[in-house]
Amino acid sequence: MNITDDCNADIKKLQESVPVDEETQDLSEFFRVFGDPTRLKILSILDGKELCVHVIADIIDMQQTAVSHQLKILRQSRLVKYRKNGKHVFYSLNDNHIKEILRIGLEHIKE
Amino acid sequence: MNITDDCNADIKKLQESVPVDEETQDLSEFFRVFGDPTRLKILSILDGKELCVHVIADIIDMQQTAVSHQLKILRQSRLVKYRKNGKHVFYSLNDNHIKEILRIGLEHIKE
DNA sequence: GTAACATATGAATAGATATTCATATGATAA
DNA sequence: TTATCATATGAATATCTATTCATATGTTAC
Repeated sequence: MNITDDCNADIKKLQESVPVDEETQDLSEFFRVFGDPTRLKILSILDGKELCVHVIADIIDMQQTAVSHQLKILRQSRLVKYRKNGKHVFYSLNDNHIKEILRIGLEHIKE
Repeated sequence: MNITDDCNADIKKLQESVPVDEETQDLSEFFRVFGDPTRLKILSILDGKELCVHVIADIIDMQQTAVSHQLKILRQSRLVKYRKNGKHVFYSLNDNHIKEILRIGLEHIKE
């Protein structure tokens, strides 16, 4: 830890370590996906399972359209994948990091 | 992976594995803090350093009030801590998980 | 004391977002 | 073909949020 106790910081030099806008933009969009209770529920129940839309809606007790909208966001951020079979569309997790991220988040809020 | 290819799921049983509202609410609030580019920049430059407010504002080129508002949110979610010294308030990271969370996020978006 | 500096905060505002409603698309069954 | 089921999507709306402006609080220097 760099304790200076003054404010004579070398601004120019420190600015070099600021991530570029594109990176913070992309990263914030990624975390925002986890920033909604409905999406967290969907991700949570898809853990180790493949479920179709109306079942997901029934489980978390939400309207089908609301779930579809959220699944679209989860698809676009590549957190879930889907497979069509007849009338049904089966969704499942598409990212190995999901469980780890949720675990770390839970650790923090339980501290 | 539980591939059923039908939708005859036991809704009642699956509902038991849905996290309670309080948990998804708290967890989503936690992740939402990471869902803003300005806060990500602040967390990023505080890595290994202790900086006062106006220096943070200079580094990321934002107004002091905007930074103060965001620091308040970071404080409330216990991601940063602060230490007052005279006129200055020095902020630093307060959570060991922060770097890990940012790293996982970056891994995902770079894939 | 007063001026200058550092930080915090309330109100206002513009932009983002989650849900609902209505409806479209696509598949199966009759 | 027609009805029904499963899913997706656009528009509308209510809520939330990030920034700015104005200003308050608190500290140091003079």
